[in-house]
Amino acid sequence: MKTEENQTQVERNKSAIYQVVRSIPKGTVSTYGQVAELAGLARAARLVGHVLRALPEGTQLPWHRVINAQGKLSLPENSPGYAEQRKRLQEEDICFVGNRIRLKQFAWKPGSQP
DNA sequence: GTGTTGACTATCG
DNA sequence: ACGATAGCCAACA
Repeated sequence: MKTEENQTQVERNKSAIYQVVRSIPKGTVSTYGQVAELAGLARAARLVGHVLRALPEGTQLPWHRVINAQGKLSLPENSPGYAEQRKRLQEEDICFVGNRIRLKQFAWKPGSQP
C-alpha cells in the first residue's frame, strides 16, 4: 500500500541508520539493536542488518563497528566479510576473545561523545 | 497481496 | 554457556 509515500519513509529510515553508524566513534562498537533504536527504529535490528548488507563496497560507513548483541560478527565465519570486519576491528583496538568481542568494554555509549 | 527469508534480540529450558 | 522459540520490520519470490 502507498507505494511512493512508503518508499520515502524507508529512505528516511535508511538515512537515519547511516547517520547513526557514521557517528560511532573509533575504538568502539555498537549492536544492531542499539543502532536501530538510536535511528528511531526501535526493535528493527533486522533492518540495520538489511541496510548494511546492501552497502556498496566503496562505502565510507564504518559498518564493521556494528555487531550483534552476542558480541560476535553476524556474518558467517566462512564469509569474506567476516575476516575483513574482524581485521578492521582489531586495527581499531577492539579486543577479540576467540570469535567474540568484549561488549562490556567496547560498547558505544551515546552521550560519552561530545 | 500472501508467504518466506534474513548481517537481530529477548526470553526460556 | 548454548540451543530453541517468539516477536519485529523490510526485501524478495
